[in-house]
Amino acid sequence: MNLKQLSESLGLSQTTVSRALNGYPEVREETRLRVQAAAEAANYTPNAKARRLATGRAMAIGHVMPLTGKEELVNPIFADFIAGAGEIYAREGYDLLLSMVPAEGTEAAYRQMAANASVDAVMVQAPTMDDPRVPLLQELGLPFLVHGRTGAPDGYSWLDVANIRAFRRATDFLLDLGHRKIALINGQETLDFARRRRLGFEQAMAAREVSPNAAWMRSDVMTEQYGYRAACEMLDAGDGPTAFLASSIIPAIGIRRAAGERGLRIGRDVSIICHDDGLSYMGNEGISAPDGPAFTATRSSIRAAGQRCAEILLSLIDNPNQPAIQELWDTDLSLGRSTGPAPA
Amino acid sequence: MNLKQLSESLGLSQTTVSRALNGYPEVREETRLRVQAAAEAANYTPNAKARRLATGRAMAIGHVMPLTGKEELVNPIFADFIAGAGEIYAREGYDLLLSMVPAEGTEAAYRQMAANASVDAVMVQAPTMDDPRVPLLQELGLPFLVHGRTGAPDGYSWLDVANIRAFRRATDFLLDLGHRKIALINGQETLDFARRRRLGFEQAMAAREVSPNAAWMRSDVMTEQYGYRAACEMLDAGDGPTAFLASSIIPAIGIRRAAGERGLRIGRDVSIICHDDGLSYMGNEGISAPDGPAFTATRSSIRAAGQRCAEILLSLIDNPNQPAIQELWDTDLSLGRSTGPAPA
DNA sequence: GCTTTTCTCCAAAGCGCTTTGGGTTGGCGA
DNA sequence: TCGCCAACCCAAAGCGCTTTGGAGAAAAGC
Repeated sequence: MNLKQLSESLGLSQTTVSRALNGYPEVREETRLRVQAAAEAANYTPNAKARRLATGRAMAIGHVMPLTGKEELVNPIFADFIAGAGEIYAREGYDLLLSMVPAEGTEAAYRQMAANASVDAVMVQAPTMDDPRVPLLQELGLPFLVHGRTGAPDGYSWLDVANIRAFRRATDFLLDLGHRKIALINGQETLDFARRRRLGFEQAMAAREVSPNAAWMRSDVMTEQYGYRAACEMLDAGDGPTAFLASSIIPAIGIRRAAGERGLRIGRDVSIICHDDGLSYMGNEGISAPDGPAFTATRSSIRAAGQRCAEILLSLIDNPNQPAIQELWDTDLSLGRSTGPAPA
Repeated sequence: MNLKQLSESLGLSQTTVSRALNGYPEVREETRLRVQAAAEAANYTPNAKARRLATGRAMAIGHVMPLTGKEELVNPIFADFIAGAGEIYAREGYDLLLSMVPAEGTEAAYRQMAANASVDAVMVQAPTMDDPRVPLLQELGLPFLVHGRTGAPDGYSWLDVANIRAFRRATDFLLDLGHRKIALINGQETLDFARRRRLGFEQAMAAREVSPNAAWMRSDVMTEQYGYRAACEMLDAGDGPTAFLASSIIPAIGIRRAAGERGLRIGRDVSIICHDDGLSYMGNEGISAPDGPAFTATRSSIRAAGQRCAEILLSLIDNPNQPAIQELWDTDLSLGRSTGPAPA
């Protein structure tokens, strides 16, 4: 059933039927109801392809996921974020177009999207300090929202968590517990959030006049093995750290493994605190855990961020000239069983 | 730049230019080269929206991800699978359309996709024993591929790992090590793969005339907390299992946590073996780990499965009447440090 | 030499929708 | 009575591509 058939069956023009269904005012209410009823009865849905061509709108949002060639790493964060965003898109009638491209092909991918307007906007994830995607998208005139920030966070819209504050607070928490030998197991510091977290860590340490041990500050892709190896090396070197601050629950699990193998008790011999993106399957949530969360953590749901980012991005489409929207989310510091006073 | 402009600039008709670019034989080779050169120079790409309308092909593959309302759980497996599939789609010029819908809305989502042909095919993940999606998609005439199988795995195309065999082998491995008190921490047994794994476990046990303890066979959504709690309960009940067989690395991590908290050494006091989907960030791979994989595991890369599934699915589109393609992948049993002889 | 075929190319008709630019009609004020 | 303005509705022109059904010229066949 297409519009033509429907309109013929109603004895109306395509114009009128189209307008009736799309809520334009030039059609009598009585007619509108009649049209809607007929459409429903005939199980009619406008052909999306035709509509896209006619309107020029893609009714789709692009997420470009760069596949870092060597590591072949899929960021587990993406999944939860996309799930959150996808929910909103679906609700608003937008499609989510996921594009996996090798890292060096991202620019071309965006240009392609802009050139034939196959998406109405794009979501930018995991920005680096000096991310080339921001100026590129500005040049292309494609609405976009950055989840996170770049080093120069002005003139575009973003949503980010207060990383400096979060890690300052987490560090303070460890310092208050008497820890002085604290290791930072950070993400790749080319990524802006990782740099900010390091800053937060350093600020807190400096404020107490504790100088961090350079050998205990690592920066890498946040895998379980990375956390494991880093912790192994530090713990085996003698006089190791008494506390670890990790950028994600994934390396934190590796740290726990390393400690466990050495017979160290978490929260007693060694403390671990991490940032928790609220990954559901990791279940580090207090509510659903009568035994309490495993890890003490700065928490901010990546899923919720995805939802909010989607909302903002869609609003950007309808209103492209509004001033940049910038939202900074605070994290919760949630107590778990992985931290305790520094051993004497 | 659109086709009309390009053809005018060349002094040719749109027909000829279109055919030249799409490799039809009715155009002289010399002309074709001229057209291609001009297209390249003008940075012309055909408008995807117009092409879709004209051809009726969507050049897109649908992945429908049901959001289980209560749990709000995002399956971490999906991410790696999609990454693999997306790679292939991109290479073949297909878009990946990701649709997040509440579980009860999946049927409507598929019907919608079929009704206006917004995708050329769909990928079905995590099938249940008696999955309604299979008959639905058959009715809709939408090409599809199932990753996994249903209880009646005939008449449609699928790719699956040999779950029974894998878990029989894993169980045998534990039995060979002298374990008799073995717990099965399975996924939800409404899912077909979980049922098969249980079967494999039971078969191996029966073959050695070891009767499994019903209290040690669990089935649930595979979170870390699930593994943790199950292990806690079993270990605290006195005379607990000496070995755990887990359906995924995620609950296995929870089991390890439970054991660790109780001062039990993994691979000595308690053995753990799990199925490993090769999630990159979990890094349970031997190659990249000089210290060896943490977990002994039956391994099969979910990413590679995604790639292969995509290839098969695309071939199904071009050739819809071919007999069903069914591929069964064997798993590797890779030795890690989480297993050892049963304690005396 | 004349008809057929083959090779190239083209005009125009879709694909199914939205949207522009009017047309009718009826009611109301002057 | 006439003119004007809403209120409704419509025909037709796109959107940018593919594809059908030729047409013209050159090559081939008899």
